[in-house]
Amino acid sequence: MRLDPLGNFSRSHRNGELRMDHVGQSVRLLGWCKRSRNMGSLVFLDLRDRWGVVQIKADETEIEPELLAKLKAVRSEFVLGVEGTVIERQSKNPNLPTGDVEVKLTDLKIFNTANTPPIPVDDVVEGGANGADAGEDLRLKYRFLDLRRPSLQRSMILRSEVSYIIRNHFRELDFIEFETPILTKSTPEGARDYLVPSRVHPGEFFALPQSPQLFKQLLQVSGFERYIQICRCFRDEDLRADRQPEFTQVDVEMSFVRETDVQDVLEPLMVKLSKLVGKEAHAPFQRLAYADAMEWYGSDKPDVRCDVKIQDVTGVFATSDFNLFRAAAESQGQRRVRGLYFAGEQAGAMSRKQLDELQDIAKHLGAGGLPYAKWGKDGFASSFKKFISPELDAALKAEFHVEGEGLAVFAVGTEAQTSKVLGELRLRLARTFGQLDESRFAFLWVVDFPLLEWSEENARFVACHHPFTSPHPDDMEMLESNPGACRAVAYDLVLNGYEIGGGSIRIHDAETQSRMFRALGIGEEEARSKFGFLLDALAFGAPPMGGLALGLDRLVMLLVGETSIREVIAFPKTAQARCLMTDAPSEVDARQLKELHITTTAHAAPQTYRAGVMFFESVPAELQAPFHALQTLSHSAKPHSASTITMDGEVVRVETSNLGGPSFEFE
RNA sequence: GGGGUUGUAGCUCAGUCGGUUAGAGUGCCAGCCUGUCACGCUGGAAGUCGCGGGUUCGAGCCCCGUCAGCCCCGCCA
Repeated sequence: MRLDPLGNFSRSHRNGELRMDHVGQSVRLLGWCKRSRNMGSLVFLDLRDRWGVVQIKADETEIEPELLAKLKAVRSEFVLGVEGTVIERQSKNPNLPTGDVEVKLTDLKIFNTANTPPIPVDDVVEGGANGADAGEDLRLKYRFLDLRRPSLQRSMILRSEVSYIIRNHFRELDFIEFETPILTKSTPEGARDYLVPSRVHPGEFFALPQSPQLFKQLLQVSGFERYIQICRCFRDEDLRADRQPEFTQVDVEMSFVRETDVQDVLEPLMVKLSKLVGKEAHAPFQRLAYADAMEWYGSDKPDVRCDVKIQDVTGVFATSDFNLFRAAAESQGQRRVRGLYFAGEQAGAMSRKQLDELQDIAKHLGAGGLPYAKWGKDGFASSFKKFISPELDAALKAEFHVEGEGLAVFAVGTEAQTSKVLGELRLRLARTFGQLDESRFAFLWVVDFPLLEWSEENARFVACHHPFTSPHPDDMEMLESNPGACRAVAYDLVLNGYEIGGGSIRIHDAETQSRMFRALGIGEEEARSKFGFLLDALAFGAPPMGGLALGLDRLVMLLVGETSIREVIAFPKTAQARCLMTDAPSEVDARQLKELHITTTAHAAPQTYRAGVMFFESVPAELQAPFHALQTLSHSAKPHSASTITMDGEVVRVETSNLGGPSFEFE
């Protein structure tokens, strides 16, 4: 098809803004053909741009045949320039903002054609094609088309608006916007880094920032006092619906502040952003200690739109015949029995099947089963009914304030185990029973996080927040004596069960920072090489400081009412951290690798190691995987020797001298 | 790293107990149609049943493997 050049064609109006006021005006419009309806000698075409849709009309009695033919040749998603006159419609469409008018075509430019879209470019109402229902892999592959859909356009525009509001908010409060490095230094704590090899420094790597944490602190040392950055952060960890390998953080840092000073700056911002989407939020936000959050909600990011709390009922079973629960009562606090009680007919009417499904979920979360007690229309039912004496029944009713119908579910185990199970079930049941007010925005601060937690994997304490978080002033002594019990001046901002931000007051003196590194098992030397610049900075007059980082993607996701941050990121990656549109990551030329002094083992054939010598009859316990043993041994093997090894239950003789023994393939 | 789930026409899906030529809606193409707006009517084209192997007289369906999307656990200072 012959395309028209853009020439000096320009729009006089946006499609979505045409109203009765415009009737009689001659207009020039731009956009894409959303759909056309051809009635033979009468043709309608919906023209879409960023601002809306307007109907174009051509009538054979009013138009030259060539122009009508040209219009009839237009297909979906063709790019058009339309010249015409705004007229009042004969039959109006109340579903369309521009539905009272239409544009009588006087000239048409076809700037470009379009293939039939592989996914619907519409989010249509009832029944019709709906781009949002297309497979997400296709939506991501053709993201440029997906983004043409009005709903995604709205989300992207709202995201932009949120960014403006954030920048204005902080600017009004005298914050200064910075850009910190993207190519920076790998840090030992925290998530896995994305690495960037250095061409000019063979064998050395930059890391992409997991957050600009240290830079924003250093800018406080420089005396800027109020820092803001909307910055990209990178973490090479496995993904979730609310986690992407690169995400955007609203990064804030302030000097001479206490925890509440930071929170006071954020709360009005949250109120403004809520208002943007028609939600009401009221500052100051609720504050909840971490310990209470775990105790009542089983989560450090509780959704407080539901009032139901987890209750400890260990004591109730202290004298019962139900061994599982009584044993917990006798465990001196090691194990506990905790429960959730939901009142209402719906709760009392949970079927056996529904409870079984719930049990599966509980098991998936590490529970042995799901003991329950149900007060329903048909009377009392329980998975441990035979152990429930009239006294126990009364005690349970008193504990849960049972009046009428309701359902109690229980978990037994350690605090962490029961929190996990009941925390999740609380949300599911609240949703099932309609006891979670989805229309609300419930902000809260979770405060007094622990400073450190024991890591089994590393056999040492690791920072709950990060290693620069100030210990709670009241707990400072415990840093050495009882690190696990030491609280931090760290706080999370939670909205509807999502952690949308987190921050802390920082350590601002070198001595405390050194104590913190010691508590983390980071030696003097390592601290020097990894964080020397920070320790230097702290020694040159660092002010007391603190801040916070907001997860912008999650925040926008909640503002637009989505459940995946991919819906508010223009070009997101899949759960496997791949971009289906560009097909990144991908292999690179050998030449590029060579220049970077990199070799990859990814596609190397499995190497065959000939392990010659066995010093012993059996493999030591720590080397039980044979290839580990062989790998180790092959390094220290004598040139000529032989021994036997048990492999898959078979005793094999292995000789180095002739390499006649079996060989093992491992990568 | 582990668990779950999905993969059939461009798209969304159905496909019975393993049995003849794999269907529907929508989209697409063609024709007709002067008030449509999810236009309507008529007709048509359209399939590597994700990929590879196996069982079977016979596989979209059963088995093994593998790839990809999604969800979750671990992980994410």
